[in-house]
Amino acid sequence: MNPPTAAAPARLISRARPILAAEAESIVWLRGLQPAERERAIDDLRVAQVAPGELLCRVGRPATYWFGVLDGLLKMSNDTALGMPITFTGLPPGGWFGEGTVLKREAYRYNIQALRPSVVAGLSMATFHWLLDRSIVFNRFITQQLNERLGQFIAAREIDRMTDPDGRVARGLAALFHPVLYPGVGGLLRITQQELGYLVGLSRQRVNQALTVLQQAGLIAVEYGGLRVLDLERLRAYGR
DNA sequence: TCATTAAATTGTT
DNA sequence: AACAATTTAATGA
Repeated sequence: MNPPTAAAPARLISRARPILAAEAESIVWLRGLQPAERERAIDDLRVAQVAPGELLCRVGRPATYWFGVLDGLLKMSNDTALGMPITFTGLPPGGWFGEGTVLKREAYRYNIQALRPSVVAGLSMATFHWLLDRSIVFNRFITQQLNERLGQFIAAREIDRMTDPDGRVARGLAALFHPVLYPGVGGLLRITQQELGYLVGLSRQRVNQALTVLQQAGLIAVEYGGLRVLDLERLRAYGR
């Protein structure tokens, strides 16, 4: 339906608008900042709507923004023309990414594209570094972010090695429900079985089958257009 | 608010 | 890949 192959060039800046107060409330790292810092950050944040299949970051492009998902679902992958395409992770609401690249003022090392209509916020590199230079709270957040993501990537390697489709779905889901990296998800993750298939690299049918198994095991509850996790610990350890 | 219709998503083969 | 069944979203009375 929205094959992640079709991609138009992203023009985030031109379509971007200021952030709404209600949207800013949902951003966790804004909460700990000093009033002056928060004001500057909110003033700097740009928000844009992203269409399915649209590329937000391209491998090799110079980093300009630190991005966060306000709503929708993005995919972080490494599908260059050469080499095998690898999906690193999905990015549900509450997820922020690109800090590594912005930190080092480098080019993006992966593609970010929308799996469905999404709302994305961007903080300019200048303001990112400004916060980094003066806010300890912000530094703590970034450190934790980097640390948790490192753990995710290590887990992702295991998932890629795993042959059991049920296990791949289970672990992939557990990653999306990461409470620190994706606080916006909460109890219910809005994701279709088709989208989940794109993320874990399985057909929709097989995903459906796996979800049924996981539901019968009491690990998740499948709903129309999404699902909730009942036992994150067992989901994370599935197939071990 | 309710009924109708279209679109999206799911369950199954 | 295709199909039927189900759920949601949109529309207008």
